[in-house]
Amino acid sequence: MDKQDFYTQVYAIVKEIPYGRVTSYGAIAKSIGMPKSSRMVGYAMNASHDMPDVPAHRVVNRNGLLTGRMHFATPNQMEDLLVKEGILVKEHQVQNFEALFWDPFSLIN
DNA sequence: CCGTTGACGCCAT
DNA sequence: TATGGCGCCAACG
Repeated sequence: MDKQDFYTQVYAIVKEIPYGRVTSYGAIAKSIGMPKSSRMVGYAMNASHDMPDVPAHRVVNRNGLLTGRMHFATPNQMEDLLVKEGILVKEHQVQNFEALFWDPFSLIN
């Protein structure tokens, strides 16, 4: 797999995350077939700021923690966007994470 | 060319 | 249960 494809596929999956749902960096990496490259998913998100149709705020870490919040325009932007979608966020962490979690694998099935 | 740096996650303790 | 260590690997200086 080309590293260019990696970015492309990451964006393709993130675009499919349903409104009001979230997923994790690791889940995305795994669905692409590179389970060890979760860090690269985060890197891809950092480079997706000028891509309006890529909802990077719906990607959190495997514990539902908003680890990427510092990279948005303001530290509260990520949290605000999630709350706006009806997701309850407390202490920078998505509440009811298990129920809101969207598995990218469901895209394949 | 090479050491450092992370929007991460698994594993050992 | 909670930390800490470490593998991961593309950017960056």
